[in-house]
Amino acid sequence: MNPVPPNPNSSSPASSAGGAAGASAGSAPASTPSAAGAPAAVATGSSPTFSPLYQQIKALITQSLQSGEWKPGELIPSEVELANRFKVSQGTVRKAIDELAAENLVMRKQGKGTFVATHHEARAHFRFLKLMPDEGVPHYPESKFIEVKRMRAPADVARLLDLKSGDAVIYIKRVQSFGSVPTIVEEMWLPGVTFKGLTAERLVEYKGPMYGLFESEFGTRMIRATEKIRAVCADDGVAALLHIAAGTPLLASERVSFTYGDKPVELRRGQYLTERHHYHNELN
Amino acid sequence: MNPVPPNPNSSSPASSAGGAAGASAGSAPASTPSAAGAPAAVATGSSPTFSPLYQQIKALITQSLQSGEWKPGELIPSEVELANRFKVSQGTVRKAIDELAAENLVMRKQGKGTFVATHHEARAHFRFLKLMPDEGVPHYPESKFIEVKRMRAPADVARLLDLKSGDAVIYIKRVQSFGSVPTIVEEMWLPGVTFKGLTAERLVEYKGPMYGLFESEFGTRMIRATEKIRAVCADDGVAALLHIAAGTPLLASERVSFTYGDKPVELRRGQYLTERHHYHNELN
DNA sequence: AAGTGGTCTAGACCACTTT
DNA sequence: AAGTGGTCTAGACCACTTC
Repeated sequence: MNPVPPNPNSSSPASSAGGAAGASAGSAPASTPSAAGAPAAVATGSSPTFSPLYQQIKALITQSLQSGEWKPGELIPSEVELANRFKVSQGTVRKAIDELAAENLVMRKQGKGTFVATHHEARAHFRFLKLMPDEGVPHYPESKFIEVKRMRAPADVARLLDLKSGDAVIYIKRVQSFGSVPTIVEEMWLPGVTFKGLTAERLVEYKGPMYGLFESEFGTRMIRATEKIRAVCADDGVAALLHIAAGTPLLASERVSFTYGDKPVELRRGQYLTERHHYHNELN
Repeated sequence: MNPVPPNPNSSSPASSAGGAAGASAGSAPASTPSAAGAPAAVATGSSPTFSPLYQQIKALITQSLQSGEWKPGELIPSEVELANRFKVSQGTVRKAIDELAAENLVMRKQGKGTFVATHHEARAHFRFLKLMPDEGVPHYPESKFIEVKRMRAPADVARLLDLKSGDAVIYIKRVQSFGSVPTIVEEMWLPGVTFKGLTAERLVEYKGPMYGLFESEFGTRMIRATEKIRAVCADDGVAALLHIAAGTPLLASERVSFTYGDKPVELRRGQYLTERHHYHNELN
């Protein structure tokens, strides 16, 4: 039969190009491909670009994550249920979810289910914070906000955030301290459209990582980021904020964070005092 | 690992603790677990620590890689052949190899087979070199060796390389340049035992990344590394080598590289001039 | 006991490469 | 045509969590 009319939500991946078909000697001999070619099609425009079934399922699940059908921290439907919904085998759903778990979009817990990833979690706190104390266990720093304002995006900021020069952005400047030792000076630029309503008050009263606030209050989850790091000398302004001498070497980082669909939603420029801390990285 | 008598070369994982057993109505009803309790035991000491079959297979394959049974760049046996050898299904071998591929120990090529990963490859050249030009395409730098000598490991070096203070190490100092612009000053310490016979001549005459030489000439492949990064000021010595003013901010990296079995085999301390380059990182 | 993810098997077919 | 990895299915059982 291969029925499953292409209803929105739980749409039908339809017949794929690859494998599948009938098992050894099971029941119905599997209704041959039939007409209605183009399975979902997408992407590059020209060549139809078929993709494996599990990739299509992965895309469908990602859409549900992005649309907020399942919210951060919540349980998503079980593999069996998703398999029924999409009319594919559990193994195919499993492979799709495996990749989503590898990308930290969801988290599997044996016996419980699969959960939408969230920044409200000890595990997630250090995913984007790579500054570690030389000795002792990592702690999350305290924030002190220096400035929060609306402004128009300068050319360089606009380019990195995929905006037009002059578009509205929110500008935030803060100092972060580890145990009363000021260590980080950070400036951030956020698209005004995405973070409408973000005020200094909201920021100050919020406890924990900023990404948690973005996720809960603005429905925007950071999925991945790219970072460029260099060494610089502290200028007078930064030196004053960190209580150090001007000219002290600092580690400067420029980070662009992305949500679903590789959409950039944050530019962050930080300067780190690396006298009692270091940037930790794993090369694999 | 459970049963698997530790005989080198193709052993039989025999019955595992987990799943498996007979299919629907196949042949033999699968010889039940039988006696023979304590399965080899390992690790944490107390609890026997069973591991899934595919993890055992993965360990066996890793042993063959480590022992040099299959050398870097070579083809390893096909999934079907490994499945026969280990008396497991192809799917189980596949899952084992999937993980090895994710860890960059092997590389899969559809239609051709699975190859042992090697540093002699364009792809691999930039896996550990994260310093990118601000503009233009990445290039591999030229090396100029400043010093190569044998010495006894100082306490800090010994600790990081898992050696005893005073053990023999090889010390290398070099400057690397991008298009005649000196950019990197590096010092390296290598265990003397592992790299016996490494001379300045070998280093100078060798073209390409040093890891390629370590792999080919000393049978030691770098598998992963950890890095600590901070900002420092150039001292007189480094400033002279890089043709910059003393006090120029530099990015300082301390990297420890590991081979199979998480054995540390290289300590590298580098200082990078980040005026036309930056350290690039992806956060996932 | 029921539900969920985790492991394992056996078999089919596809896409790609080589002979 | 044969061989290899890549995809897909269907069904079994295990480990863990919850009721």
